[in-house]
Amino acid sequence: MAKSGPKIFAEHGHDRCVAAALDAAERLCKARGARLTKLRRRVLELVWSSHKPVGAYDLLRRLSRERDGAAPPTVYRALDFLLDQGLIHRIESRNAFVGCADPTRHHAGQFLLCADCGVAAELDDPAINEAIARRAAALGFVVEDRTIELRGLCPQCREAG
Amino acid sequence: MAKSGPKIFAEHGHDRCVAAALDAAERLCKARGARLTKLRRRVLELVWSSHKPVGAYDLLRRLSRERDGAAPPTVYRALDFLLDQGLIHRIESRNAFVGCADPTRHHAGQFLLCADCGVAAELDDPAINEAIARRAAALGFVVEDRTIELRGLCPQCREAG
DNA sequence: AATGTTATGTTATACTATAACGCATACGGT
DNA sequence: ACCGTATGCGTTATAGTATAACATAACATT
Repeated sequence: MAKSGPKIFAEHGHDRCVAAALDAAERLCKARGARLTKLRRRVLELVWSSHKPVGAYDLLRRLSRERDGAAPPTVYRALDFLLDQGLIHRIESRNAFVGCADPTRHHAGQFLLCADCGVAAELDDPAINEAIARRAAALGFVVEDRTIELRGLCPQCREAG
Repeated sequence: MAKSGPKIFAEHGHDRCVAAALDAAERLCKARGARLTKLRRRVLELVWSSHKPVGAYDLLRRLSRERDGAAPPTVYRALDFLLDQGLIHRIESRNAFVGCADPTRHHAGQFLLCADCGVAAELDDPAINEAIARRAAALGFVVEDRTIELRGLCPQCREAG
């Protein structure tokens, strides 16, 4: 999905995204012996409610409607777990979180963030990775983690706007 | 400086970095009719006190020692100005700010962030930019701004550690 | 000097994230 | 099934980051 380019920008039956993501999460956690509890599963589902990055306190507000006693640590702990498992990504420039398009392999990804509609599309472009790896290697810098966020206008919004 | 690769990792007379940065800022602002006030100049100087990104509240603490009545808006407004003028960059993954290595031309830059010593080295690698531009264009996404932050170990820390 | 504009002071508040401690629950070994 | 231990979660408090809104001051132009 990530490799063939984001289908996110186009209309799509989003229910299937959510179902697939939850399903993949179940399988991966089981295989890894990681505990995808009700709470964590629910937070993942809420993160996947759209392709727009969701803030922790947004999640908290939504969680609070269905369970009482939900507090910041409730959601941050779930998010930490999901990040550890590579099931979600953090969007630094928005202090927000978005579902990972391909959780089977841990990866940093690259994000196209539409300033208009807010959608985040995940890429993992080999050419970009390659260019970065090359440059870092030339400088003797060992890259352990990367944040690549490209803000602009998605095709739909560009045409509309 | 940015293009030839970061000399930041190596020992260097940092006073000259600061002096050069302030000097460039004076000239650029003058040429643009932008007002580099005492306060803004001082904040820029504080940001340049090292090559490590500095948080807004760090700056505030330092400012408070020399002027009273310094409050969050004091520093955030100065930072906004400096960002607008391309004199500093924001490091999203650290909620912090670092001096721009080449303020003559507005640019997003790419940052190598050492997890050990904290130094931020600025790059502007054409190959990386090219790869990104290519991919975005292929997807019909118009990139307006970018955040590229690579965390890892700088050559010095790698050898030391 | 009068006026409009831009910068700063000031107070309050919103938003984001983590520390610390105790209880509950799930899991592994017997 | 029982027990001990790991882990997850509830709860309260607090730290850290950022902005809103309005008042005053400094500056530039006339």
